[in-house]
Parts: sequence; structure tokens; C-alpha cells
Amino acid sequence: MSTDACDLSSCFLCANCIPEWREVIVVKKETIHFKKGELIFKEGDKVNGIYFLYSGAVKVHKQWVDQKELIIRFTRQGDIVGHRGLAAGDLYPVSATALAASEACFISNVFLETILKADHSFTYRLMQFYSSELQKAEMRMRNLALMEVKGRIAETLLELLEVFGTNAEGYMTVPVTRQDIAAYAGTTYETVFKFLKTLTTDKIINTDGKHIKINAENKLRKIVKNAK
Amino acid sequence: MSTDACDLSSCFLCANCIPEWREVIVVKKETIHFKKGELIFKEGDKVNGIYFLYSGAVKVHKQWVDQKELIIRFTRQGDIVGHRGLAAGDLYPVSATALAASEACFISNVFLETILKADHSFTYRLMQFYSSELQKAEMRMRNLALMEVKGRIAETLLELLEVFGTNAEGYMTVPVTRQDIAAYAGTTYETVFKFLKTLTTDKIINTDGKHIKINAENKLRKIVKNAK
DNA sequence: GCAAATGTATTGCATAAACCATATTTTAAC
DNA sequence: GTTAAAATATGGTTTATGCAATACATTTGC
Repeated sequence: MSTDACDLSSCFLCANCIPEWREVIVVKKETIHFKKGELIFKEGDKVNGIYFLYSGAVKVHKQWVDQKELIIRFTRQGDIVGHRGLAAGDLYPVSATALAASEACFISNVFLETILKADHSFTYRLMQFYSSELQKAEMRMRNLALMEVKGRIAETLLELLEVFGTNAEGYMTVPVTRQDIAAYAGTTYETVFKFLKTLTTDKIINTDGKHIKINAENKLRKIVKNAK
Repeated sequence: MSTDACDLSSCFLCANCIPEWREVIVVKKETIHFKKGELIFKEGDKVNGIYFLYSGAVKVHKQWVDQKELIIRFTRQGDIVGHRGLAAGDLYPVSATALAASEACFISNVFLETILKADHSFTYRLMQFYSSELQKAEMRMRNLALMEVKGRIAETLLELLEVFGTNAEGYMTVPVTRQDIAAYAGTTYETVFKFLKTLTTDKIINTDGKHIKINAENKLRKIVKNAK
């Protein structure tokens, strides 16, 4: 893994800003490394900037009483993390934690606002990005509220597949704990454990510890469709 | 109720665009009336524009298998409806239905994009609006996933109070069916019915058909806090 | 003004899924 | 390399909540 994976073209910022800005970005940006399990920022922290993920994997999550948490989304390279802070409030409404060793480009809020003020079309694209994030959030809202647990777990597996992809043997590239699957599906560890076991028995998936392989994507989709 | 409630200043568009644009807006806009229960647009319809609500009340909702639906949000005057269509896809991801006789200003997508291209700061404000909507959506995601039903119903009542306000006697200005409360809280009619009954017995609320009065807001908040 | 549709009221019953308890294995830390 | 801390594994019990059934009331369309 290179020390600086930034190619000044693949992240959302570089891909969407006016090319001339890149010279400024390369000076202003800061590359930060995160170890597996490391907290990137915490719900309630003061917002200081925005992150563009180069490599690794990150979960964005939100707390509720005691130890309960909901994972809002999983992100991979190219994704934006910390954009929720751009709204009125100046505190992060969510936390972000690295699921694997990760590298991110950090842009301070001050600099980001300079870009936004100067680059009209970047602002427009960022607005579109928010809009599509909002659509996804509402889809998930509906699923969490109306879909039964098995459907939500199946859906979680499909989303993990989509976000992280697979290696040569068909296993997902990022190992995810059952607890994290539960936290994304809005259920408990035990329920995930039991359901993954029946999925394994039915040969719909294979598990090797935290490494998961989906054998029958269509059957998972069927479970989602039939989930109430 | 006046025929045209638009004062060219109170809606999100007029309040945030460059003043000069208002002259154009007044020509391009279209005032539309909706009867109670009337569908404004339907999930899957082609997006043709955006609505700014002048008066009345609207629910934005999303379908799931059969007759199941989740109400995404309730809106009152001043609010934007239909903005979800601005993203990549060109189909509305949600439906909108008038809860009471309502008036809205309709702006076609073509004209809206003209404004967005020309008015940098309007685009910026709209982006901020999306960002705050996203935060709300994620908060609700968490609640739907982790909070138990009683807390969600209590939360629903508090949100209705916040959005619709009360009349002189303390009753909410917009009557809402228990089915709609259920659809917002992500539960069934029966559960809402049972819980509202105990709330009435405990004198925390008063109900007169669809008209609800909250007597002890603090007790509702306590229920929300203690909901798991 | 009447019919049809929609919403309300009310109950018991069934059950999915959370909760509890406890043992073992894996992973991380010093 | 040992220990602590997560994560996994697995059963049994409990309970919150959805579901079915049925009667009545209210709204809305024609």
C-alpha cells in the first residue's frame, strides 16, 4: 500500500471540482491513516472537515441509549465521510470507524467552504450527492420500519456485497462481524447468528469466520421480496 | 382562504433566491390546489417539478409490499415537497398526499435548474437543506430501528405537535388518523390504538376523534428517552 | 341522501424476535 | 506469550407486537 494513494482524480472532490483547483487541493489536503477499529470522528464532536476515502473500509454509525448503535452505512474507497456536518449544526451527528486499515484525504471545513463558494458546479454536484443519499436513507427507513428481520439481514448481506465486492474466491473483501451485520440490520447478534446458520445450511451463503461468500444472490433477493 | 397565498417571500425558493429572480418566478410559477386526501404525486411517477407548500398539510410516504406504507414526513406551509426527485433518477422515490385542503406553488424542473445554474447561493442553501434533511432521516432511521414501539408512537405525537402546532384549546391544528400515526411510527393501527388509550387514561393526552391534545409533553419525552 | 369505502373500537391468540445465561473461541494488547 | 476483551456459539424463556375477527362509526362520492 502506497503512502499516499491520492491520484488527484478518483475522489469525489477531485473528480467534480474545476481542474485548476487541484493544484490548491494538493497543498491544502492532508492524508490521514487509520488503523483497523480506529475512530475517525465521534457523534457530538465538533465538525472540523470532511474525509474522502482512498482505501480501506469505514462504517458510519449512530448511538442510542447504552450500547445500542445503528450502522448508517458502509463505505469504501472513493466515498465521502463526514459530509453530514455541513448542515446548520456544527457537531457530527454520527460517528465513523475504520473497519480495516484505511487512508483518507482530509479537507478542512474552511477550505471546503472556499471551494463551494468559488466552484458553482461542484456545489451542484454535492447537492445531487446529498439528494441521492437522502433517497437511500429513506429507502432504508422504510426497510427498517416495515421489513421483517430476516429480510433486513438478507438485504444487509446484499449491500455488503455491493459496497465491498468479492475476491477471486467469491468472498467479500472486507470481513464484517455478525455484530456489525446486526447493527446494520437493526437487530441483535443472536438473531443474525441463527439466521446465518440456516442460510449456510441451505447453501445460500458460505462463512469462514468473518469472511462471507454469497452463493445464491437470487435466493437472498427472494427473501428480501417476501419479507412481509 | 385566498386564491393565491403566495407572498413571494415566505417559501424556501423566494426566501433564498436572488431578489431579482422573483419577477421571473411570479411568471413561471403555477399555483395548484389540492383537496383533502388528493394525491400530489405518486412513487414511480416521472418527476416534473418541485412544490412549495403555502397552506394546508401534506404527508410524504413510501410503499412496501401490499398495502404497507411508511410515512416519511409530515409537512406544513413553507415546506418543500418533491425535492427528492432532483437526484440522478427521474422518478419520484416517494408519494405525497394532502392531509387537508392545501395550496402549493409548482416550479417545473426545467425552470428550477435554470435558477440553480444561475443562482449560486440558492444552490448552496438548497444543499444545506438537503444536508439537514439527511440528518433528520438518519435520526429517524435510528429511532425506527432501535427504539421500541411505544417510544416511536410518543415521538410521532411530539413531531406532529412540532410540525402542525395547536389551536387555542391546545388541540393540534391538523387531524391525523391513527392509521397515519401507525404508518409514521412504523407499527400497526391496533398498537397505536392500545397505546393512545393508555395515554388517555394516564391523562397524558386527550383525544376527540382525530383531534389530539397533548397535556404532558414532558411525560411523552420521558417515554421516548426510556424506550429501550 | 344513500351507498361504499374508510377509519375506529375491541378482543384474544400466536409468534417472531429480543432477552438471558453460559461456554468457547478468536482477536487484540502489553 | 500471557491476559484481557471481543466475538462466537447455542439453548431456553419471555414478551412485545403483529394478526385475525368482528362490530360500529364516520366520511366522501355520486
